[in-house]
Amino acid sequence: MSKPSFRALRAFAETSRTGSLAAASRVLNVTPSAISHLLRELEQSLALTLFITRGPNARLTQIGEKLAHRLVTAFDTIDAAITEAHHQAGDVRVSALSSFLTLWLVPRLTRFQSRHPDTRLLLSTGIRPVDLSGEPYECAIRWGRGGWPGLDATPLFHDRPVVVTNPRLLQTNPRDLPRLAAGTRPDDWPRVAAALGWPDVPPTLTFETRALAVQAATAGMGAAVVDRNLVADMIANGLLAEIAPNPPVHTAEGHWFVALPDRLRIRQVRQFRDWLVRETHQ
Amino acid sequence: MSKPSFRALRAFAETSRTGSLAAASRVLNVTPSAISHLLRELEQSLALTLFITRGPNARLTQIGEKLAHRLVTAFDTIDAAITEAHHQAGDVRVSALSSFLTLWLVPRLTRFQSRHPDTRLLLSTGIRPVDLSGEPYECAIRWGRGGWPGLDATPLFHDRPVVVTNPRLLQTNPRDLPRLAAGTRPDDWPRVAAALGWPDVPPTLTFETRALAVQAATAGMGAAVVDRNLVADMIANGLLAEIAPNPPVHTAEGHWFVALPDRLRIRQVRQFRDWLVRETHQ
DNA sequence: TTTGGACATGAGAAATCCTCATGTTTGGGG
DNA sequence: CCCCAAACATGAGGATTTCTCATGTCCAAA
Repeated sequence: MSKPSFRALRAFAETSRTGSLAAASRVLNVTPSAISHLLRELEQSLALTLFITRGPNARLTQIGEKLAHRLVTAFDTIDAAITEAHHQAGDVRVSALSSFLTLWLVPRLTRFQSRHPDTRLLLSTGIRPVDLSGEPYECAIRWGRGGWPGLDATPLFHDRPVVVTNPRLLQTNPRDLPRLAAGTRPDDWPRVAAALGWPDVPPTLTFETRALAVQAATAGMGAAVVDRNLVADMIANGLLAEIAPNPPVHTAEGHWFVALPDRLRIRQVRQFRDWLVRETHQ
Repeated sequence: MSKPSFRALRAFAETSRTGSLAAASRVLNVTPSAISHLLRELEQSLALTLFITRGPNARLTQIGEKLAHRLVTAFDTIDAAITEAHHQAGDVRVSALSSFLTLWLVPRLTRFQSRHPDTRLLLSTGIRPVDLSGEPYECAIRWGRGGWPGLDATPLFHDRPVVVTNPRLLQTNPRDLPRLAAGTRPDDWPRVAAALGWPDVPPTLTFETRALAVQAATAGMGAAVVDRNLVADMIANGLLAEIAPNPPVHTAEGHWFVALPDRLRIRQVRQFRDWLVRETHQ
């Protein structure tokens, strides 16, 4: 009978939209248990019966159905309002892999800003690839093979895996260098090792992301596998050295700029995409 | 850059609607400090400047203005959705003073329910009189003199203050009985004492509400002042006895049924009002 | 009947939110 | 021009709320 919490309302709306607690829990980044608690709390505080069956495959009552529908509308309005505020402010929210962000984009940011001073990039990184519809980003940098349904994708560069290390370590027999791997890319080392005819030993150290593995390599801790495009500048500056310049690894993956088609109607988003394309093609 | 919390959005919307943190804090039942924290958190997580002046009399930026407006709409939609769900369920949410609720309404509830089985009353009590517009109630029982702007008010009964106690205590000199007062009605005892020519001594015990004072009187702890209409049944049953049957107290107050005019279009609300009127007039 | 998937539940941990005490800013009266 | 009062900011710590984990229950399909 007291006022329900917004979290509970949100959980309810999402459960109705997706059709299951499990799905809603994924969207809201919590466990199904949390959703279950929230829904119970909601029924309690509204003193209304929202679900008709209480076991698996819960169905909504007529009242629940209608309420959920209106709530979904309201939450969509909120998301749209926030997105609109960012548009007004000339913001472009970008989701990208941390390796691309730290190794490639951040060093070039000042260059972008001096060219487009009225556009502000808000950069986010996360492990999981984001689903642009429903997430608070105008666009994203993705890694993969393209062909994502419903998304406008522009290729930036094709993957070119190389083995890099601190130049100091070039004397060492490359095969004996500690191997620095990224948890997100368990195939990197096996593929490269196979292509180079090196023994397939397990990595010496595993980092959370490629960016961290490269940083460790720069510090002289061993060798890392990385897309050459991301570290071209560091190699040119002598911060890193290539051990195996062109491992004959066949890869279909690459970095892409992706956005929902309707987001490309925003001038700032197109600006950013075009700038990316220009920068990646030298 | 992370997603803002709903509380923060709500605080922002309310601040914009009311024009000041202080006013918003009153609506949301928190301290101005809480609002301030929430607004800061919101600006942080949106990475947007919402306020233009940061001192007293904060003004919104253009972006903030627009965002706030849309958010207010969304929150209104949510409130409306919940209200609509209750209508569909045939619920009538009633806010009432705890004395009216416990002493008069609750004992008669089964009677209402047997007559209107498809209507469900959801009863709430609170110290502060509720502002029906914006609060989640279809109607309320208020105490006062009527004439509330924008509200449809129907008188239920006129105040008739009497002094009551446990019948066992009738032997005692009434003036010497411990006086049980209600914090919400500090004038009760002084007015009655003056009318009866009793000395005006401070109350022996003060309870949070009239209902509690009456309960204490029933338990034989002393004498309480109460509207006779509320305890007529208890007197008839011998649970309470009147000490001063008709203190010559002039009072303009009484209990009223109040509702926003548009809520009276709901059949269940009219049913409840008409039932109340019938019950109170015998 | 068994098994697996999906939800429920309770206890305790984690995160959020709120308050209190105190500091800062601003507009206006003297 | 200075000082005051009102309104907001801020930080620390505590109070709720929310979430997770471990476990239990229920249903459906094999």
